[in-house]
Amino acid sequence: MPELPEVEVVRRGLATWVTGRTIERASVLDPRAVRRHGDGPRDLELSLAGASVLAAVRRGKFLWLPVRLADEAPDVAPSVALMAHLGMSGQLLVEDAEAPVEKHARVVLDLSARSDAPAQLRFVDQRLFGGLWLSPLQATPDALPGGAGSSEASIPVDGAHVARDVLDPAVTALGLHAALAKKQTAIKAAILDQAILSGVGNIYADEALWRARLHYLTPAARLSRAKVAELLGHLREVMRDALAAGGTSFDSLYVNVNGASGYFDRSLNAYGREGEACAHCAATNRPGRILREKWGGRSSFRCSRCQRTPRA
DNA sequence: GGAGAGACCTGCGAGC
DNA sequence: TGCTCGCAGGTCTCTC
Repeated sequence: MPELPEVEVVRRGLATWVTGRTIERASVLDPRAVRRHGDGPRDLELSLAGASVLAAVRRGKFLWLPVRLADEAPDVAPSVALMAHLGMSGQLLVEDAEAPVEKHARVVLDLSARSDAPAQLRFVDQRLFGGLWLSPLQATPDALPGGAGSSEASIPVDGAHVARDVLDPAVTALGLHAALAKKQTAIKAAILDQAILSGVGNIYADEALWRARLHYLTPAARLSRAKVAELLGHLREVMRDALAAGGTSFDSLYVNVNGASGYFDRSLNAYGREGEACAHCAATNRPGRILREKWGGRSSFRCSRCQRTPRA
């Protein structure tokens, strides 16, 4: 499932293979994949025809390509971005036009010719939780740092609600502690809230909480500043480890733009390890086991011993 | 306004 | 063999 590391891997692929090219034709194969584009699939196709891709930008799990539309002058700032969210099963694949079209291909963009690069960008999404749409760009003082993929001084309207992501150096333990102190909710719900901290999904939330030895139901507001700093450190650590491994893949649903899977799932200590001995306390006299519990409509994995249920 | 629940969506595996 | 049901989970919408 694409979380921050997986989306960043895709962004890097798009920066390499798509930035600087022109979208010669856009074909929406399934209107449900562009339902967030308020003016409909035909408008999206017409708008993208002749547009030039200027960059590939990411914030949290949101990805966007600032584009210069065909009728915009080359010396003015672009007015819109092509937004992309991979949802649970979305893929952005750069492929040859002759390659067989995937069963779940939803949108196909024909790109201007480049001798060293395939001719199409395809949005493939089995479960249709993701999508593509156009969103106006707006100038913002909250500009993205270079590490997030761009030094753009503007972000799309539809990306404005997304908080800075875990790897953004502007996110501090002090600021996160202040934000969590206002929340009357469990720590896992808080770190999954993209308006507080973006990029964290179910898998990496469980991993970071396991590393921090925190139960997912621990009240967010109860954490000390030091514990928040420790948790933030673990979140960043697990994200960077996953990024170095090319992301996490449990099946074929997550691949990079070239169709290759990551292999960080082999390094997970909590998520998907139900019944296994906890790596933290395996060497002790009373080793804990990884439990799987339903919470908030999701599966949560924790150690029975070092992630004890918080006192009421 | 904040928090939680439910809907959306499809492929797969388990159970009958 | 074929059918039904539950599960996976990010985001949005609705309700309390």
